[in-house]
Amino acid sequence: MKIAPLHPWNLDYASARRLQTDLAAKVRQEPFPGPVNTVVGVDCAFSRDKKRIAAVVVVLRLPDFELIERADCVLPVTFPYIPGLLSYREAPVCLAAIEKLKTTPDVFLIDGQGIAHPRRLGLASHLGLFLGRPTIGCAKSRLIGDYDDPPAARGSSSPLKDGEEIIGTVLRTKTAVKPLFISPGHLCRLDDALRITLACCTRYRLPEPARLAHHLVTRLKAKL
DNA sequence: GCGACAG
DNA sequence: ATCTTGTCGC
Repeated sequence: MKIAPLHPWNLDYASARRLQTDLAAKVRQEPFPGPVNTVVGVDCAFSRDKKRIAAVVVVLRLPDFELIERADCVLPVTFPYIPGLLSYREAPVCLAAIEKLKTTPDVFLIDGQGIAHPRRLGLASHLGLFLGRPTIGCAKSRLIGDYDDPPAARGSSSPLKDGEEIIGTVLRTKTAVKPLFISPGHLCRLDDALRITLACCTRYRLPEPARLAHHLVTRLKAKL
């Protein structure tokens, strides 16, 4: 799919933060245009010497989770890991891999935060602006926000709040297992994000697209 | 100064 | 993210 380059990625930290604040104003939370037939999973891994980063993207069809298409890309690492600036480290490879897809998926499940971010522009939201397609942030841990531990049953949840503002949901995707932190990326609302994420979780903590992408990128990493 | 901190 | 053995539990 075609991706219009919104801006360069090689910025200094101060510029990177300012850009996030500017871009966050463009993020929109809207109800889904139509049905969700295809869901994407993306995951990254690093070479052993930590000099290269790899990304794998998979497109699964619902409701049977059949693999429709996959693509990958490997690039040199150009930005350090800094909490709050993850996009500048991982977005470039993700976009390069996604750009190789022939199909245009209905929604993207991203391993990271959506608007549950200090400046409301986590990796999922940032990627969403480049893709112009709905994205959902599915993080395995918290970046910001306060919450109460949700009940142990699968499907239980509790709001993730930054002061009085609800920025996401802490969702139990598997009974008695550590929850996931869900937040809207772009062109998606929290209720739809929850519904779609849960629909992709079968018997494991992570959504199927994310699990498959993680499995494949780990296999790719071994060959670097 | 101290603690927190997506992947 | 990455390193890394055994171990507890369904």
